[in-house]
Amino acid sequence: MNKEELSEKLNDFFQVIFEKELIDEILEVGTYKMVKENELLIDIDEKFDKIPLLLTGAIKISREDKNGDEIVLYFLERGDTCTVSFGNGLGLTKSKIRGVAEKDSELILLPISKLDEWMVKYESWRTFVIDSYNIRINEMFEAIDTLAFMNMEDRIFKYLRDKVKILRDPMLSTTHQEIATDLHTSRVVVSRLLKHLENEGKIRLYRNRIEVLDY
DNA sequence: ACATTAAGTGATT
DNA sequence: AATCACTTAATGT
Repeated sequence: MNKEELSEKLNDFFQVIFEKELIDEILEVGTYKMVKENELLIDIDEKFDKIPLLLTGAIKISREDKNGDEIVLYFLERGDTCTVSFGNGLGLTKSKIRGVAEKDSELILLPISKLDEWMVKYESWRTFVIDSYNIRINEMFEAIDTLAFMNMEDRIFKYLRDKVKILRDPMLSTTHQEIATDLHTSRVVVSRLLKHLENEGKIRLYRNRIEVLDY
């Protein structure tokens, strides 16, 4: 991808936020990266010394315990960044989350050293970082609430609606098993509750596909 | 036609 | 809500 295309993409999603000088700097020091659906971007305990800016696509963020049991926390969308990677000035601590591309995605990787530099230099960058933190922490609260207070059927339905919103398509390509893994439950439970949601007219079930009608 | 994988279901805890 | 045990349906070779 050449500079012009990259510049165009950056402007598409960050123009309103970043001033021209900052965009120029991003173009200068950033590297473009394309990831395919289901590609692992960052795994738990890996070091990530770059700041990712998501241009297009979506990234699924999950946690895992020592037994390998996994649970999805939230999704990153275009224009988002991973605030977890801001955590430490030098990017030396290990990642506590896993990021997998939910669909083909494009991102720009920035050297973490620029974080401090731009914080003093650009008002828009400061705002962007603080906003990102806010958005992320609110997503986290939402994830906690969902886990703590919602029953499995509501969690499944919320999960489906979130996916529709993020992928911008009410026809989801997924299996009951994948949902079970993401929500950390069993496939049998997912199948039952999905059937119930279908009977309520909220979704329609097919093999390897789920159509969300009420979103 | 057969094997494999996804999905549906009753019964039990 | 989880698990078992089994059935049925769809898809690949």
